[in-house]
Amino acid sequence: MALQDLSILADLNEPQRRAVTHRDGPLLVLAGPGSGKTRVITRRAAQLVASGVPARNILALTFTNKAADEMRRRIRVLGAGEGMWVYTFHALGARLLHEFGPLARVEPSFTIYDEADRLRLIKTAMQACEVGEHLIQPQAVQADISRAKNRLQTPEQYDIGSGFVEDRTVRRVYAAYEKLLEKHNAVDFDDLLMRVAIVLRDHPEIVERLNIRFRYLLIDEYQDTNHAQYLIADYLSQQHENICATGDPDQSIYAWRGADLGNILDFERDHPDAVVVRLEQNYRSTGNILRVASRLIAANHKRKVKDLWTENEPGGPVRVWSFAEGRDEAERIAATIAEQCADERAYGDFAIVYRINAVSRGLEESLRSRGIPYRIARGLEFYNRKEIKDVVAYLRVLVNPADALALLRIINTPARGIGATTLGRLREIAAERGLALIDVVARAREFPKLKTAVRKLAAFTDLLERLRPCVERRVSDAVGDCLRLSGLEASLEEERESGGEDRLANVQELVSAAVRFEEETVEPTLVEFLERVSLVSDQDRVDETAGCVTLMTLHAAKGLEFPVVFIVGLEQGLLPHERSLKQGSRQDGSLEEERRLCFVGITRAKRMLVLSHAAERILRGSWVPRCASQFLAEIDPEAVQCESFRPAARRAPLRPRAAQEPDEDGFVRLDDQLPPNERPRERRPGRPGVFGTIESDAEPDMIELDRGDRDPRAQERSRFADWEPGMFVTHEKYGPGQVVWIRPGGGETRASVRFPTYGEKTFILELSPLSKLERGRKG
DNA sequence: TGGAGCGTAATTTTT
DNA sequence: TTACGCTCCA
Repeated sequence: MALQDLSILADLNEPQRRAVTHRDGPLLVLAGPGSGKTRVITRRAAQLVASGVPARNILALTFTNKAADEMRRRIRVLGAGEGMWVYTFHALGARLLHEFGPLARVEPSFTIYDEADRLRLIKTAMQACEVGEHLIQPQAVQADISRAKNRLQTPEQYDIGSGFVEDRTVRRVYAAYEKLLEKHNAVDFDDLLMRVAIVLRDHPEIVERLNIRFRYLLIDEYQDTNHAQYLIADYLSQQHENICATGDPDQSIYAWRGADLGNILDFERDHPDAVVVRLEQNYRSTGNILRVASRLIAANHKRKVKDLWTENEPGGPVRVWSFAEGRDEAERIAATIAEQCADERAYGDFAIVYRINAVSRGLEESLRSRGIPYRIARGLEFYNRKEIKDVVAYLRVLVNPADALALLRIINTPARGIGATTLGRLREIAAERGLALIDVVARAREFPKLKTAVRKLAAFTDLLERLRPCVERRVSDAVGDCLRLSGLEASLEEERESGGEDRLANVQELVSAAVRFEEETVEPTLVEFLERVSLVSDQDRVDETAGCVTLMTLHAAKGLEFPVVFIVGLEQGLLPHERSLKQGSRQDGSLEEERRLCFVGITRAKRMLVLSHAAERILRGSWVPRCASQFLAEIDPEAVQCESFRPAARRAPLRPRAAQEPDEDGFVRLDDQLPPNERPRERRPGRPGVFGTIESDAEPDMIELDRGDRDPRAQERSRFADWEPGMFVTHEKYGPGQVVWIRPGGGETRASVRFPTYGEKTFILELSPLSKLERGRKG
């Protein structure tokens, strides 16, 4: 025991040790980025076991399967994993729903509908309610319903007294949607939480039982919990209050999905005798990176202040790169990666992150043209592929014949000549007679209305009958049978042979997944396999060890770290995203969330961080003038080095920089190497206002300064001698902004400055309350 | 029934 | 730019 104790407490700093050894009562661990949070949770779990708590009395909750797997693995290494409950919130929900059964109004064979299923069902519900999609978008209804479920509101309780006409409509659709779910014996992701929370709310005896079973509760990423999750955690710790919440309010980036930052901010109010531990020492990043991050996030109000510090070396300054246009940015980054990989670094050391996926294209092109291997951690997942969903739908129908969504998916896949007309009639009959869709199909002969389709439907029913025994067979066999007997395999084969995509390979990967599932699971059942499939996401498949540059959104980057990180498109309207800048929307405080997003991105970097932006980029197909993100003006100027890169064609002829001569940072100025025909052309500025808030009354261009019509000596005498386009300045009235052009002459210096919210303004510097915000580029 | 052609809209997406 | 959803036609 003593030995184990030692290893559990080894290499912990003081606050970490306090968190690990805390025994009973509520504990809040506020963990800054890179502060060893996962280590604390796993050690704490191991420590509880070492001090005599049976592992099966501990429940650890995470948000992703990946986090759950990782935690399980690390606890096992510490010799304490056996019997501990380590689940995602949703997996726990699914498991408890199976236990609760009728109390939660579900049959044990229930299907879990994913987002796509849910949306389709909402559309069906809207049709049933005669609510046109032009009236209200299905996605909006979906979001509203999701919000309602987070608050445990049933349709009857939905937004009573809100007064919005729209809400009545949503309420009707919500009710119809719930009926459909029930009919299909299905639940959506939110139900996995909502129904559990409701059962707990209404059944104290169950709460009591679960409190005995789970004596210690550990929750990771507590800042991302929504209200339903909050309630579940609260019920599960009601009697013993042994709740340990870990997280970081500054890394809450899912408020738009219902995460309630208040849960973590108010933890101490909810638990007045809570012990609070702050993990403020950062082991990941250099001092400068951490400084930049800290200063930025300090601008937020909704937070718990932490003083992040590190013993790591300060490292080089954080780079702020300014480009004339988005293509330069991509090229420059690709060149830098290629250069650094030529000597000390590997491709896997680099990550390029952005706010929206649309930005990735240009980056991909640049990387590809240099033969740099990359991968994109994108939302298009394995289990979302059509062919995979098709196979899974067969399994779903076998397990849960009431699952009409799955039935509709497979009834004509592969094509069996059962088209929209027939489906319409099937639905009509089902509605008229109050039958399940599958029963109408099975009894097709009884309905003359179906005419010629009867024979096809009978053949389909036959197929299902032949597949039925699958349910009892091994999961991998069931998958194989469905593939073969349904004709899916043949049709995919055909597609491959005629030169199409090899989607068969994907399907075969599903068979492998089934085999793996059988090996890992004690009593593998088809129901469980389907549950697993429904609850995995692609996030779980991001492999950090691959020897590739990683491209991803800021959201996808959370929880990861890389030696070198580029955050691109730091522009007003992109990061912060334009939607967060619109005032008066229901998304209050979303600017703070954007800032947190930026904070998350910055703190992914271990050694080197580059923040870049461009003055113009192609967005939605047209050139749009951009201005630098306000976040660039909010970071610590002392830890930053700004560099602007402009095409040679636009640069001052007075002092042309020698092409290919590395500057003091070891970078080659890429722009000078472009052959003339590849240099950016003069362009009219794109339509203003689409992105960002630029009044482009002035030419939003950087040519002015660099034309060379200034007198270098005059400039030297001026106190604005070192002012340059691209640098950040601040104005007493307008706040931080960025210099667009600057022109000295006749004792006064004129300059134009672009401000995030006020647009571009021209000043006589000698007369204006403008001051430098950061030191400019050297050289 | 399925494909071509057109119009429209456009974050992020742990489960 | 592009992706998707809808309509219309063979």
